[in-house]
This record gives sequence, structure tokens and C-alpha cells, in this order.
Amino acid sequence: MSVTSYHHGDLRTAMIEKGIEMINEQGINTLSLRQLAAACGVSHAAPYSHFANKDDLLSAIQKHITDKFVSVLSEALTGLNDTPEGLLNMGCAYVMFFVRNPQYFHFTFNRMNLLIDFDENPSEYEPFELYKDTMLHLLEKINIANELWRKIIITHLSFVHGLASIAIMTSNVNIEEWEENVYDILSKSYFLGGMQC
Amino acid sequence: MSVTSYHHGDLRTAMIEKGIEMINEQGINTLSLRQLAAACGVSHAAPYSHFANKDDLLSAIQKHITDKFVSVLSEALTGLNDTPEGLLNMGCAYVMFFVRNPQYFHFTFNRMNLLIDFDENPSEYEPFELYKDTMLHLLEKINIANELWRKIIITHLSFVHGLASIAIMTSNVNIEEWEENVYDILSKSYFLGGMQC
DNA sequence: GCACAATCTTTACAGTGTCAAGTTAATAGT
DNA sequence: ACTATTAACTTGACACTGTAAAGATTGTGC
Repeated sequence: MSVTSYHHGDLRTAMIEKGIEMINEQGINTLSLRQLAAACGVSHAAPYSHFANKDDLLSAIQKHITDKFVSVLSEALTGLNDTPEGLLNMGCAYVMFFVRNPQYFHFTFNRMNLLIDFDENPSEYEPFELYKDTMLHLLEKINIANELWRKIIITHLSFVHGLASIAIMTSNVNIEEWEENVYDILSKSYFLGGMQC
Repeated sequence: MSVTSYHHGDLRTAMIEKGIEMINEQGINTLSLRQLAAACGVSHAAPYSHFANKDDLLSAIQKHITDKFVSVLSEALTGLNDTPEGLLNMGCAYVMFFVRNPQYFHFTFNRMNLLIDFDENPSEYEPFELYKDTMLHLLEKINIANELWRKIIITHLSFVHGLASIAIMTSNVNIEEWEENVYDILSKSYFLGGMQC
């Protein structure tokens, strides 16, 4: 495969990787197919040999990012299955993943609509499904009343996801500072007044 | 002012109101200036007499929605100033505002970047500033140690904002169901394991 | 070595945001 | 009351976007 060959070699993965790169640099809103194709050294219609349309490419990018995210969450869980520490560790990983990659957050949650299902059905978004399953196992193990499960899961997921949102919306986001504090914030659950355990 | 006059009359507010309408119907991503102008019965360049560019129009829409949001939050607070109940009530209003208008959520939080400041500076987003102030007054009143304020505020805002996020991402979002449960979820703060008070 | 399929290019089209120039209507000044 | 000025709108144009169709180039299986 020569460097200047007519065929790119592996345009599909090149588009995905360069796409992720550009999303990190300039965000999702200004990402154009033609620019991305040019950045891959290819004509503007070349991507259509590998993707049905722009949204299809974005879905592929989404999958890539989501897979990475899931592996980060799973890693945070290894050795701590079915323990509160594991859940907490996963929560920290959840927040830090987006603190380190804020553009992934916007990209992911602006494109999707119905992601979660708190009933028996699986959630469309795998990280949510992983979080839900992890909590279900834990809740079963420590004998929490069945009718509370739904609200407990909603509460946990809201807190963790919300903390990620708030973190990346904070001015002068400081990764190290969040690294130091996430665990403390999630574990202590500083509440007061009307909202507390 | 005749109905078929060359001049629209009040194109500026017409664009804003019709814009909000279209955002609610089709979301922000597919909203086009030209379509919106056409929906207002006006040529595609007419908006440029009232707005510098598309983003300027979106900012005006943003302001409209944010003002409404702030008034809803303030209303939830009336008569309950500096009380935990007031804070809780405002939290419920926060969540329900976006459950009733999910598109407002996407529109607002996809466009903005640095919104919150947990130090002395005011937040760029007025609802956050209102929430922060409300909590600060309360924290001062009930004599919570000063060095805990920051984390307490982050925690509360994360939980409330996260619950709104999760609510609108839930499949088959049921407004009535959320109306019934928001208060309970926010007030009881169902936590377990590593994350609890 | 040749047909075929996959990959890429070129060309074209409708839609977008934006600008410049021209048109219409309201308003202010005399 | 008439005119000059200005604000609001239209028209036309441009560069850019996503997408489709048709053609060119290359790798692959027989």
C-alpha cells in the first residue's frame, strides 16, 4: 500500500479517529464532513463509501467513544464487584471521564434522546445500562426493599451525571482539582436542609 | 399598521416567539434562519435588520427562555426565603421546568460553556446564580462551616441538574409521574453504600 | 490476464448563513 | 404639505454545507 495510493487504505477508521480529534479541538457543532474528509487527504464524497451519511459517521464515532467510556467504567469496577466501593469508584470514573474530555459530553448527550429505561428493559446507552446493572446487583445483595430500587438508581445516576455536567460547566475547569475532590463529594454527599438522607 | 404592510410591525419579537415554537417542535439542531424567516412571512435576510447574526438571535431566544425560567424559580421560592423548604421547592421547579420543556434543556446547555463560578464571582447563567445565592443565604443562616459551602452547593446543584437531565432522557417521559415523584426523590435523597450522608 | 467489486474523484444540486445593493414605507424637519 | 432621512424589508449573490449520480482508479478472485 503506497503512501500516495488512490485508495486510502483504511479511511473508515481514519475518519473516526480524525473526527474524534477534531471534535476535541473544535467541538461537534462546527464539525463538517468536507473538512474532515480533507483532513484525511481525501475528496469530500469519499466518506460515502464507508458511511451512509453524516449521522452514520457520527454514530460510529459515538460507538467508539462509548466503548472507551464503558471500558473505563468497567476498569473502575474490577475487583470491587457488588460492593459500595465499586459503585463509588465507578461514579468517580464517570465524572472524571468527562472532566478530561468535555467535548465527549456535549457530543454524546446532544445527539441522543431516549437513553434510559428504569424498568426491566435495557437502556439504549450502554454506560447507563452498566450503571443500572451494577446498582441492581448491589441492591439485591444488601437486601434493600424492592420498591425503593427505582428511586435509588435514579438518585445515584442523577447525582453522578449531574456532577459531571456541573464540573465541565465550571469556569476555569481544573482537572487536578476535580481529581482531588470527586471522591470526597460523591462519598460524603454533602446535603443539607430539605435534601438529605 | 395594515396586516399586509411592507413592514412587519414587530419582527423582532415575532422571530423570538416563533423561534421558541419551532425549537419546541423540531429541536434546535434543525432550526434554520431562513425557515424561521419564512414562518414569520418575511424574506430570508429580513432578520438581519434586528439581529447581527444567527447566534445573536439564539442569544435573544436564550434570554427569553432564561427569564421565564428564573421567574419560575423565584416563584417557587416566594414565602419560603432562607428555608430548606424553599430550596427544595426551587429544586422541584428546576426539574419540572425542563421535564415540561425538554427542548429548552438541550437548547440551553448545548450552546453554553462556562456558566458556573463557585467562587465569589457571579455565574454567567442567572438560574445558577439564583440557586447559588439562595443556598449561600441558607448556609449562613443555619451556621454551616464556611469551608463546606463550596462542596455543598456543588452537590445540590449537581443533584438537581442531574435529575433534570436524567428525567428528560428517560424513555416514555411521563410528566405526571415526575410531578408526583420529584419532591420525594429530592427530599429523601435515596442513597446507599459509599454515597450517603 | 481479465472481469468484477470496492474505493475514490468529479460534477452537480438544494439548502444554509451572511453580505451588499436596491426598494419601500414611516418619520422628522422645514 | 412636501421633502429628506432613516428604518425595515427584498433581491441577488457568495461560500459553505450534506448528499447523490456518474465516472475513474485500483485491488481481488477466477
